Amino acid sequence: MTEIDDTSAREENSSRRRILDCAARLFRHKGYGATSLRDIAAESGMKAGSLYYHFASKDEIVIDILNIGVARVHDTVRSAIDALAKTATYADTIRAAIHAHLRALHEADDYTSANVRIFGQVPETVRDAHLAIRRAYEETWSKLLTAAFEAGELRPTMDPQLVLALLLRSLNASLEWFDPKKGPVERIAATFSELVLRGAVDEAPAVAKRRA
Amino acid sequence: MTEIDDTSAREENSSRRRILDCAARLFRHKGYGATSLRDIAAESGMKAGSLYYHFASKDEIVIDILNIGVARVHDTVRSAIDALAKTATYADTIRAAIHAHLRALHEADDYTSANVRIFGQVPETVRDAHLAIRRAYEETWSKLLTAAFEAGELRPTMDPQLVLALLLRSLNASLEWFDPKKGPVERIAATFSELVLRGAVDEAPAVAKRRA
DNA sequence: GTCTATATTTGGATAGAC
DNA sequence: GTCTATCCAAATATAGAC
Repeated sequence: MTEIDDTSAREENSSRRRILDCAARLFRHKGYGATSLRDIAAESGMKAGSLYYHFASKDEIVIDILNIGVARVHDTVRSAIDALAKTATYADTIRAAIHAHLRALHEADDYTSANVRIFGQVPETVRDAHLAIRRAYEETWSKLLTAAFEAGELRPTMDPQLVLALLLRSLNASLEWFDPKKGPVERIAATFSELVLRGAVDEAPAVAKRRA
Repeated sequence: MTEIDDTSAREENSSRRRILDCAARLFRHKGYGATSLRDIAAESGMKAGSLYYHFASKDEIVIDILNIGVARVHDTVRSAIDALAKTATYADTIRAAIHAHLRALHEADDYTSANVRIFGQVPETVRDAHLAIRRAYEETWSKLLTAAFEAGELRPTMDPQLVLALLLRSLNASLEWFDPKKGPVERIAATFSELVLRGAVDEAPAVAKRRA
């Protein structure tokens, strides 16, 4: 019933796909609560009642969109990691993953940005139905950061799970303040990476500088 | 009409205050969409219609709560900064501000956590009415980070505004994954500070280490 | 100040014609 | 597959009694 991602659903079922596309765009820009089935139907060129031929409920539409969004980010990040040479350092890998995640979010994909936007707005039942897919993606990051930690590339004071939570949330939050029209994604990707890998401070912290 | 913060409203008007307290608690735990005026009234020990003697609309209640939440965080952070010795470094100041922000969020204050939780859920009109207060708080951070940058304490490649957006969002996002019952706020405050100030990587980045 | 009762609107969902 | 028509529930908001 509920598709895991778009690749498994091919191109058949084109009106179902059109409905999802329209709904994703509306959810992305108006949020979950402000998007009604009538809105989605109008955007799709049909009437509200007709949606029920393709979907059993609004929840089913939303869950599909949430799942597709995460699957696309997951695929993009996994491909980027796999494309690296075997000699790549953990730092290189983390950098590549950060870049890929940001690309997936910002390169005009309604599904990925709708996911981040509405995840905190949907009813708990919907979130629960979507959680497994989301956890699978976080597992990819968890493995990467844990491996880096065990290899001694992260400070011993760092908890990989904490870094994971902190990093993923702030990457997602970039949707709220970064406008790709005003600069390339590469720019914030580089800043994110530098910040996470080396921090924002220029010098050794032992050198104390007075305020103002 | 709409109060800026709680201090200006004193203790008078105790039922208005009780309504706000109950609403903040409900918004914090159930979110904006799932909290009705009936819920708020029931929690406050009255009927839905009676709320309109104290408030003109649901929006007015929500805006008050959003404003109070930010004002409390702002006060906490400003106090923490002011309490530092004049010899404090920028790094010290940033650390203190991070700690204060996290304390304000996690120490059982329904207003501050409701703010973070529902800000992305409220109608645009409500967000707009609240924006000025929020911007005033961000200005405090902006001044701090810009000063640190101009003093040469941040890497030249760092954009203070970008660090600001990134840092504040991830501090707020900690509400979604950190449970103060399982560990002191100090712990994540230290990790956040270390991450932002020095990064997560243990060694100089020039030393390349192979993966797996 | 708070109540009861109700107006009004909106949105998810269903039934049956075509 | 899509339409029209409609049901039903929930929520904001108002009016007037007490």
